[in-house]
Amino acid sequence: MARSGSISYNPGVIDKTYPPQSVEPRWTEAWKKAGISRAQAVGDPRNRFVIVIPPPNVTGALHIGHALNNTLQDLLIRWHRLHGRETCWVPGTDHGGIATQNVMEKQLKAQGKTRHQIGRAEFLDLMQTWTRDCKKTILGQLERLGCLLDMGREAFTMDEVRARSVHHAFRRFWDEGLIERGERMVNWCVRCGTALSDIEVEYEDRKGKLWHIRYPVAGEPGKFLVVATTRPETLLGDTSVAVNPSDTRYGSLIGKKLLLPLRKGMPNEQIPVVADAHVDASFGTGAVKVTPAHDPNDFDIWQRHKSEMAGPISVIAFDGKMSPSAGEAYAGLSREKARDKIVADLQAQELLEKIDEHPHSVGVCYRCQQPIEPLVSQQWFMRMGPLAAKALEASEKGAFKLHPDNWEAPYRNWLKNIRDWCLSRQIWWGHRIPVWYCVRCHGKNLRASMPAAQEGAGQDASISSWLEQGLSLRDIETRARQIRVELSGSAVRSASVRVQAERPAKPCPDCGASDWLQDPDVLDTWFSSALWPLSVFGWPEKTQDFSFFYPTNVLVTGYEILYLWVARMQMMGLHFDGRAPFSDCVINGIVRDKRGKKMSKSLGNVVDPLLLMDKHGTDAFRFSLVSQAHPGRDIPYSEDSIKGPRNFANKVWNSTRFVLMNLPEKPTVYSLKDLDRSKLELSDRWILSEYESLCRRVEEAMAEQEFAVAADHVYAFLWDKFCDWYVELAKPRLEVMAGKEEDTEDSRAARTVLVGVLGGTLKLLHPVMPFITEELWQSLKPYSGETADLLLRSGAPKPEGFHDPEAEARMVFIMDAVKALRALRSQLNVPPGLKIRAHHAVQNPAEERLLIEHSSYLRRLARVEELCAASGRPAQSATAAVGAVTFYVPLAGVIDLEVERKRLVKEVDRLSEEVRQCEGRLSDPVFTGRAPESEVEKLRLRRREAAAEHAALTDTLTHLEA
RNA sequence: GGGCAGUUAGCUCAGCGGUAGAGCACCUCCCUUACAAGGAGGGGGUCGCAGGUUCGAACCCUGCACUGCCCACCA
Repeated sequence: MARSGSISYNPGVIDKTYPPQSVEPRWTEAWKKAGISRAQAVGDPRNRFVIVIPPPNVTGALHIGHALNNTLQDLLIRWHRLHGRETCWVPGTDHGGIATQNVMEKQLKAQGKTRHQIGRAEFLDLMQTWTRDCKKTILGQLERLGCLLDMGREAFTMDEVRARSVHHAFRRFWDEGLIERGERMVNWCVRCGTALSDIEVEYEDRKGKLWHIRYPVAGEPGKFLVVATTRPETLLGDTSVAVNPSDTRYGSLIGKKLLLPLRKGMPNEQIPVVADAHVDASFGTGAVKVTPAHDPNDFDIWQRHKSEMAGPISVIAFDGKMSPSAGEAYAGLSREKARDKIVADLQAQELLEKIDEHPHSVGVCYRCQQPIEPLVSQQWFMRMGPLAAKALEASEKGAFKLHPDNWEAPYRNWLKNIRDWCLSRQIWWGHRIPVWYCVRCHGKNLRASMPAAQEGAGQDASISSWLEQGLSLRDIETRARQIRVELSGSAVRSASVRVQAERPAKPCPDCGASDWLQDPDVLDTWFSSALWPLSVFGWPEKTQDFSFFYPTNVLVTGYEILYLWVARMQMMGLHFDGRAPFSDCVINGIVRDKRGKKMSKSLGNVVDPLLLMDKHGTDAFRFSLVSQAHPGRDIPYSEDSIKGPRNFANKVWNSTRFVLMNLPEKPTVYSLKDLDRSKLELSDRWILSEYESLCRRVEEAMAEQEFAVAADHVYAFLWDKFCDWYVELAKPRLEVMAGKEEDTEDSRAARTVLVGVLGGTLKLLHPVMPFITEELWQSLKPYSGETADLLLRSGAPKPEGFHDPEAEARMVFIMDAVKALRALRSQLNVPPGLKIRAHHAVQNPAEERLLIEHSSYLRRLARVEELCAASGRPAQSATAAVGAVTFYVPLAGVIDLEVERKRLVKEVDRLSEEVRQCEGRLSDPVFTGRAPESEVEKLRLRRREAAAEHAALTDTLTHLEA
């Protein structure tokens, strides 16, 4: 094969097997050089096709799920570019918030360090370096996959342009009153040390227990109220026990006080019994301990009964250990140890009535899988209702569609029940919240909390005291572990709090000081992701890119981030721009391992896509993914599934090799456009007809996002029709050309069809297998008459006027005859080299003519030496029947009559069953009366053919036995 | 608790109202001048279970059973 990348080509030296390793890098290079992936923001915007990549987190190398996701996008991009559209696929990566920070923390831990030890500034430096390397790896992998990403438009969720988008959005939401700060119950990940939004909590069913604990009634010794709980460690923070108001068992206790166990001599020693309709009397004992600081439901109960009970008492701290409020006996213990101790202590006091097994779902962090602790804390929140309403409207009026559409209902349902979004994260890696506090006004409320376990001394240090010690703000920020900002109510909107990206230049309007400290929290990584389709084009700047490429067309992603990401992009896009950021979302499934398990590093079942590409070629790998990519369905992936596609690549390679070997050395154009249709024979007309319907079917499948179906159509056409039949029938027409320069009319027709159909099929296959198809299409160029420099610039195949049902029907007849004769040969063990004679007995003159006209086909495909009309049954012959045609094949000396007899008996049995079935249905007047005539006619034909075959074979069988 | 998928050949999955299909695996034969990563032939399925609609059901409807996923304030 030509290694230079030029199109000069010597048909004689093409490799016998497809060598992906030498082909792929050349085209990666050529595509890059030609700028095929570069999009111009000019022209008719209706003729553009735009995708923004779901930016992979910079957490490491890409996995097979990314390979699937990006292959599908590349497939779409290539398909639309082939159709002449201005395609733009924006590449990029996501800083990845907690996930990425965790990766770095793990690396530090391996060196025996923590991020707190090295400080915020140094930590962020490390993150930047890591990110740079990671981006390079990721983009390199995508290029290796063949992805036509517009690299000039690469974006990162935390680069300068995207930061401007984030700040602008935050400010707009703030001005619109959608963003607020407040103290609420949030999901706290103790391990990651941060709050999470509701949808970042995953629920796992875990084995648990239900502890039944006796709460003594105050002043009535010996009397208890028994509550059932799954979390005894929160008992010390109970501020009431709730029962259902209509629960007759407890009516008399409502309003009375209980003695909170293990709380003797401490604040909140006595707690009231309150009545709340939300309590399910049938669960447990019907009495619920209420811990407003550590359970969202209990928090709500407190909200409803503020006058009757004490507020939240936080007994579990942000580090997951019991706080001083839990009392000396428990403070400092981990949640787990505290539980054990509390249960033991209750037991010792005979306050534990019983323990039941109780499986229940536990919320865990989606990044580290550790149980979530519901805690009350000050966080930034965003009101989502107004945005969700717009997204819902867009969905309902069809401005935004999900594929497959069974995701529509859950999507809308989620929007309808949207909750406020907790935006702030107590980590370092992310967009710093663009809010500044005047230190003089708020210093006492800006506290650097030192988790006891890390620092030894568990005292909080206020920023103002550090300032008094002469520490600079920068030092303070570096030194602080977690600065907690405790502001409430109107203070948040006072002049001493500025919402802006840069440090305020002017002094505080309230006090005149100029010491501003930025909010230490960062934004949820999904906040910048939500702006992605806007920010990649420079929004809010009115860039040329934005006006031309926004809104985009399709988003391809997995259902696991439908709410986390897709819905939020819709909401943001609709809110800021009024248009849906993309009109369609194609949902790909999750790639699992062969047993259907999710791939994960800890399970050790991850498959490295690069390894597969190295081993079997990128095209085969892509095909194996696409062929299993039915919308929304998960893919159990095993390396075995790449073998078929690998073989297919080789088949494609060799079919082109065959065609090239049979073309003249001198470049000569064989174009379907110049085809003289009067010179076509049956096989030509048949394959052209099939080719036209292939193109149509692939177009349809692509329009329906049925990529696997499209790939399957090309596969089946190329292999089962083009190679198995058409090429075989073209061989004799080309063999006669050996050594001759000038074409005959017939060889010209054959070569034209071969070059035209193969060339077009390569184009259809290109989006799935870009490398091999480019290589082969280029090698055909001296003959195809194509002038474009690259396949993608050559236009989609549009065969017209080849549809020919008659040719298809005739060809099917010939193929059936060939198959019958082949089966006969094989089953009678006729040596493959042995040519046979076939005598045919035909009732229908048209069929006879067809056979005679195409006897060369039978000769070639069934290795029939001579085909002649039968005059009776030759002795020592085998019989094959195809509809109304019977073949007798004399096989004196070769045939084993016993084998033939058995073969015929089997066939006859099959046919009589067939005839019986047909007749059964045809004799049913209800069927013939009600079924459509076409169906009845089909069945009659079936019966006729089966009966004819049956008669022919039975006849032979009787003679054989006689 | 609510919802959505899936259940078809040994394996992975198409088909979704008119004779049960593909790939891989298996058996037989063949290195026939494109391809042994190939060719020809073959075996293998009461289409999860039970009802119903229909002339006709793998396909539509209703239950049920498993499996997976999503949602939900099940102490």
